Amino acid sequence: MMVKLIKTYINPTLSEALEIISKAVSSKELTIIVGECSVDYQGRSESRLTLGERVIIIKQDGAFLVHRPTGYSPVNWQPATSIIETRLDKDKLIIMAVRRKPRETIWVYLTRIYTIITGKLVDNGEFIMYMDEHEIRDILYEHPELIEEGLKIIEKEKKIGEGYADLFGIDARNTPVIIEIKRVTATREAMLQLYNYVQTYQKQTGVKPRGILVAPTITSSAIESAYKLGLEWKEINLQKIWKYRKNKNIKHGTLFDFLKNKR
Amino acid sequence: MMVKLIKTYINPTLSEALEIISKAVSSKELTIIVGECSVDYQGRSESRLTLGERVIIIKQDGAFLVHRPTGYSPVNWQPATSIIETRLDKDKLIIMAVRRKPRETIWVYLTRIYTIITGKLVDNGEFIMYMDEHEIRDILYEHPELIEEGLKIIEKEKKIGEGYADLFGIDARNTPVIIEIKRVTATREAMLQLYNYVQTYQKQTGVKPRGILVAPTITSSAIESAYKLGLEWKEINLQKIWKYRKNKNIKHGTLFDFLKNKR
DNA sequence: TATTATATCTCGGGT
DNA sequence: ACCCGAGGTATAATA
Repeated sequence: MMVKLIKTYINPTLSEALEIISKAVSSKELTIIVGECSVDYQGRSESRLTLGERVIIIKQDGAFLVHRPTGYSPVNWQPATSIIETRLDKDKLIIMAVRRKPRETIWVYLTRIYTIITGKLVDNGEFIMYMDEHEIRDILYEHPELIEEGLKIIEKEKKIGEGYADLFGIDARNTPVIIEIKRVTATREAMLQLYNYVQTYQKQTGVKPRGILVAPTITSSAIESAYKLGLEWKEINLQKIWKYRKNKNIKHGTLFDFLKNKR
Repeated sequence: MMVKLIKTYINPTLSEALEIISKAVSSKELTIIVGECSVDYQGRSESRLTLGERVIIIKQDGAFLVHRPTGYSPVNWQPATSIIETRLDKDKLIIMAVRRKPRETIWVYLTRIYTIITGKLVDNGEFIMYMDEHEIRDILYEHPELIEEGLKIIEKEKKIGEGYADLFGIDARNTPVIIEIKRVTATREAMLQLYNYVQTYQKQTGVKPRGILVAPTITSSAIESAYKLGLEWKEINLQKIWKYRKNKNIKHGTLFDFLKNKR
């Protein structure tokens, strides 16, 4: 049986680290470095980060992350890199990571290294996300009565101009209806997005459609915008929507509780 | 002299790991775990991730990240957590991380652990970002002639309705001008944002202002929108803007080169 | 490749 | 606490 090879190096010298890291990177291993460094970035913007202790992760596809000891976001990063070069310069181990498009570069100047982990991770796990906007849209497609009695949906993802309206249908009086769905609180921005569809549709067909923004909650200024732009909105209960989902065989107890507690 | 205490544990048993992790978390140390796990998430949405090898990072403020071996984004995360609980259940080490607002929970089920790193990282480094939208706005505030000859800027971040216009001024003919700035390619969305300000301003004052979208590049459908909405746009050269910056003492050689190569 | 819209967006700033 | 907008947003889908 193959033994998993995850290697750990404690307090390596910078020249030892140079060899470890360059070897790991060239064989596309995941590399984690805990140490003290400063970081420069230049590309779409430019940044400087002075000395401090951080975690650097170089992933198997070249994704590059520099994490400070707090917070969700990396302080510097590259989503993917084509070139990763390492070299020693005096008392610093320099890692340069270059992204092709857009052309961007990170330089990490390591002054001290506490730990390095290298190894090939195998992850064939399946990731499934539930209750995203797509799923809500599909449920409302099947159950338009949740938006308005008498509403008939004709099309999902209807192309209007350059964009796509979430749902398109006709109401009880045969007026076309364009529907924009948000799974989180809808802001003025969502109302403007809907307005764009309504306006483009009218321009293209000569018929003025209704525009309905559907969301669990809507900000007051979005409602104000709706009045100004001649749009409508409908607050929906996610818990109710959730009950109409197709894959009822899947257990979602806690999400249900979560939604219940919100309402 | 205080010796830096970064601890590394190799191939711990799950019960050893339980103790290591719970101790590290309770003393607010940074914790990195490399191992095999599955992950559930429930909160604003819900997800399942089946077994695979991953890197788990618990930061000193409770930020919680589960990273797969590739890609920029964590597959599961919490920006900050108030409760982190660990326990053994049969042959699994379970880490539960709860966020208060919104109420969200992650469960990590570890089946094998290769390495754990724990320790308090000290990072007082200063992070400076150059050439963000704020800096561009400030330069254009000082040099409105870069947008249009005869333009006078009256106000930065002028509140119009519930939002804020980047710049507000009057042109050579004393017509009010609302300016929206983008540091990247401006889309239809930016044009709609500007339209909202223009419309709100007109509603509030009775005076129809000009609206100018300022960006390095503008998509064709944004230009189309401009025609429809009666707005204007001005493409600006970031390299040129860059020359007007105040802190010229700072070296920015490569960004300059970057911008030069783009134009 | 460019464009569009979503995201468990995160984060900071303002009211 | 809500709201608003930027972000080196990243990412997926689509023309």
